[in-house]
Parts: sequence; structure tokens; C-alpha cells
Amino acid sequence: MTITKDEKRSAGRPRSFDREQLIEKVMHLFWDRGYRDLSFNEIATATGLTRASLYNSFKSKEALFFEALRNYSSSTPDVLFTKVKEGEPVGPVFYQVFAHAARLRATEEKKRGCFTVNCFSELAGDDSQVGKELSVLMEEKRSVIAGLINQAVRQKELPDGTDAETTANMVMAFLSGFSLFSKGGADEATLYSMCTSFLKQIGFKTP
Amino acid sequence: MTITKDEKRSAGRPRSFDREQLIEKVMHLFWDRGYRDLSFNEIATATGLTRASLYNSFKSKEALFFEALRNYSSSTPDVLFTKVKEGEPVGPVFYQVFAHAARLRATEEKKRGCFTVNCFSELAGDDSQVGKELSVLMEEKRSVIAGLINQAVRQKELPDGTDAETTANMVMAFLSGFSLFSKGGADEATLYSMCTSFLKQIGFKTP
DNA sequence: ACTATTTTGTACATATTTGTATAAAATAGT
DNA sequence: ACTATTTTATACAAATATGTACAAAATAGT
Repeated sequence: MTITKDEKRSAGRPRSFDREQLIEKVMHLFWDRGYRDLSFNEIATATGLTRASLYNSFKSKEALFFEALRNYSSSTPDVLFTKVKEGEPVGPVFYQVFAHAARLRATEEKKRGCFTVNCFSELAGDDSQVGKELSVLMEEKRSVIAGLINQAVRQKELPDGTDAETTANMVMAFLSGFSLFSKGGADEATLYSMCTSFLKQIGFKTP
Repeated sequence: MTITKDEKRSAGRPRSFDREQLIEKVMHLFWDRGYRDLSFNEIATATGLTRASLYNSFKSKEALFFEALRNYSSSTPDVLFTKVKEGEPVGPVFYQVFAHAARLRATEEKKRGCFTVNCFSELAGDDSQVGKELSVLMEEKRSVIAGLINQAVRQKELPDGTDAETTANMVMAFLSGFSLFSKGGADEATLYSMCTSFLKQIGFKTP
């Protein structure tokens, strides 16, 4: 048995591209242009491939998009939220995630905002699979945040009367709006102020 | 001189449509579909007109869009912000605008969110005239809010140390994110809670 | 070398979009 | 009725998108 690099190669003509690199490239195309406006054609030419090649490796534009979205979504600052364990302080994590987001949004040269938020804005309410998937993704994020708020209340980081659901909804709204706002080109200091100010008003002590 | 209805008719074949009704219809099309995804073709067929007719009355899709946007933008809850005079309390106006927004977003059957926010999300950062126009529009709104926050501080409705710019930015972010959030289909009570909770945390007393 | 397998390049048919050009239709004013 | 004016209908050309089909190319395994 011959093994090329670290993957078992199956018989047949080998792909002319690296799958992960392609997904990354395509993600940026969708990020630049949105979902609907980017044609399968353009994806092919922009990546130097033919449509035939893409059709062969991916069932559809939708399928490609899902991979791009998953790829992005797994590298986003708020994944930290899912790693907080019971007993650990949550306030500092919020500050950390928000600060990271502020830096990312400010240093991203193209000022494209958050890819997920952009897509949700474009496709929420859509009948398509893409639309539904995005709604699920956003609800998952919201739910994780709600869990953390509850935990913060239990741990006395937030006052007793706090309505966790409402607070989580506010955080979601703020984060989405924050992404939109950053598209205006605000600098990091401005974005950072918004974040810390917001968290302070939610009730989290500055760490 | 013969006057038809209330408008001076100029010579030539009369239009087959009412201009204002058309703009309204087109606005809803853009609201449903976004800017780029809606073709001039579709606008024509959806309104029962021919492209020739549209091209004749409007220079371009861009021009049509501007009229649609202006039309929407003038009927939005936050126009109230521009009517507050020095000396008048601003807190209640915020609560009023936010409550109105909550009701609008919840009762809008299609859950499309705010048209302006959607468009900004799609077109912010775009080189085109549309993109720039939207950035200006958003900055105008932000600036009005910043003015009100300053006024609130002067009038002791908000604490002395309040950073008006940061607070205005937060409000903008929240409002935009609120529009996005509403696309998920939350009911009015949920949306209303988010609004009052946010305003309270900003520092505005519940009226 | 030969075969099976998979990817790639090319081609084709269909549909849509954009912009323009030109003729037909409908009005106001005389 | 006639003219000038404006809108509407139709047609056309060029560009782009989608989906499919099939032959050519490149590999693994024997």
C-alpha cells in the first residue's frame, strides 16, 4: 500500500486542488459577496477551477456554502463560550470574547463584519435549507449565552433578579448589531468601548 | 387649462401606473429580496409593467431603489428622534420609539426586519452609490441619537459621566441587532422586554 | 501494460439579465 | 384634424448562469 502524504489516496485521477484551501477561499468569496450574489460560475473561475470540477466534488453551491460556513463558524471568538465549565467565572470570558471580536472587526481590512451575521441577515426567513441552517446556528449561539448568563447568576456574578433569557437576547442583538456597526469602519478603540460599556451595563464587573 | 385629478398633466401619453403606489410596491420587493438579487426584469413583471416603461420613468435600478429607501426611511419609528426639542425629556421618546419598533417587528408577518438595516448589511462597504448613501443614512441616524444622549445628560436624565458617543454607538448596534434578532420570529413581548431592559441599563428611567 | 476509477476539460442547450433601438399608442394644445 | 410630446410594446444583441453529457487525462492496483 502506498500512502501519499497523510491521506489514503483512492484510485482515480487526483484532485487538482487542496480541499481545505478551497473551502477557505470560497468562504472569503461568500464573505465578500454574500450567498445569492455569488454564482457557481464565479466560484469556479475565481478559484481557477472549472464548474465541472466543482460539481464533481460538491453537490451544489448550497453544499459548498455549508462547508464554508462551518469552517468560519468554528474559528469565531464566541466558541470560547462553549468551553466555560460550571464553577468557572463567566464575566471574564465575556470580556475576552468581546475584546477579541473588537480587534477582529477593526483589523479586518475589508470591514466585512461577521460572516455568520451577514449570512443570517441575508438568509433568515428563507425557505431554503441554508436559511433554516442559519437560524439553527444562531439559536444555538443564543442558547449557549443564555446558559452562561444563568450560570453567572448562580455564581453571583450577576444580580439575582436577572432575566437570563432577555439578557441573552440582548447580548445576541448587541453582538449582531456590533458586527453591522463595525462595517462602518470604526476603529478598535471605538469598538472596544462599546463592548466594555455594554458588558458593564449588563452587570458584569470589569475584570 | 385642463387639470386631471390634482396633478398638472403634461402632454404625451399618460403613465399607466401611479408613481407612489409603484414605489411602495417596489420597496416591498426590495425588502423581500434584497437589492442585488432583485433584477430590473423581475421588478417589471412583478409590477405588471415592461422594462421599457420602468427605464423610461427611472434611470436605473439604483434610482428606483433610492426612492424606495427614502419612502421607507421616512415612515420609520426613529423619525421621532429628530423631533425632540431642547428642554423636552428624551427618555420617554426612546421608550416610545423602541416600543413602536418592537410592535412593528413582531406584527410584520414576513419577519423581514428593518429594511434599512437589511440594506446596510448587504451594501455597507460597497463602492457603489447605494452603498455610500446607506452609510451616510446610518451615520445620520447615529448622529441624531448621539445628540439626544448629550441632551439627556444635560437634562440630568442620564448620569454626568456618560460617554455620549459610546452610548449612541451602543444604541445603534442594539437597534440594528434588534432588527436582525426579530427576523428569528420572536414575539412582541420578547422584543419589548429586550428593549426596555436595554434602555434601563443605558440609564433611562422607565416612564 | 492493462483495467477500473476518479477528476478534469469541453461542449451544448436553456434561461435570464441588461441595455438599446424603434415603432406604436395615447394624450394636450391648437 | 393635426402636431408635438410622452409612454408603452416589441425586438434584438451581448453577457452570464445553470445543469448535463461525454471524452480525455491521471492515478491505484494488478
